[in-house]
Amino acid sequence: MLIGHILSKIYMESYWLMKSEPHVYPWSQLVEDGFTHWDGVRNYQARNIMRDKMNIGDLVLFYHSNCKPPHVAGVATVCKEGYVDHTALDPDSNYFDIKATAENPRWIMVDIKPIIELDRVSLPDMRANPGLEGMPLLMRGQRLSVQPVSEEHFRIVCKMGGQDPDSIIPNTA
DNA sequence: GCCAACGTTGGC
DNA sequence: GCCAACGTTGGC
Repeated sequence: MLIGHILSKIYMESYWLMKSEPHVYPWSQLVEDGFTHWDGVRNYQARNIMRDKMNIGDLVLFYHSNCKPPHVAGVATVCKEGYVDHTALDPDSNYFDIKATAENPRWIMVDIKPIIELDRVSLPDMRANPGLEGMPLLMRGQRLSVQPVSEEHFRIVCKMGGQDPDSIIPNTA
């Protein structure tokens, strides 16, 4: 019983939401690529989540921001844990950071890969769903590009997107 | 395109 | 370490 409890903690998934502007990197591109480096995050809170909290197997709501309407487009999973975002060191990159050095690279990224596409779950629909009350995405002034999602909210969004969460969340029983 | 909210920068 | 100025995000 105790062992089972411990194992269930170790293998417990966490849930996240990651924002991407579709004209920069859409869900369809992730599907085409098979996986991607989540580079270019230049916010410390978001970086700290990727560096300290994200584990392989965590599930990610892939969110399209800055489009009409903004929406969750699919579910991805973390397939490589935090490592140096080399674009910060590349003067030719849009994401170059003059303060980043090889010794102190400053910025971190993870890799994600697509799991399943959702029927678009729009921001207005999410706002209208009482089950999603308290979801960080829906809070006033929330701009974090990598943010936590509760399992309950994750399940609701999957259902809104036409998918059974139990077929997405690995069975850890 | 507007602008509220938020993060960062840098002078003091 | 305060805080004003500035830049960015991202919904609307």
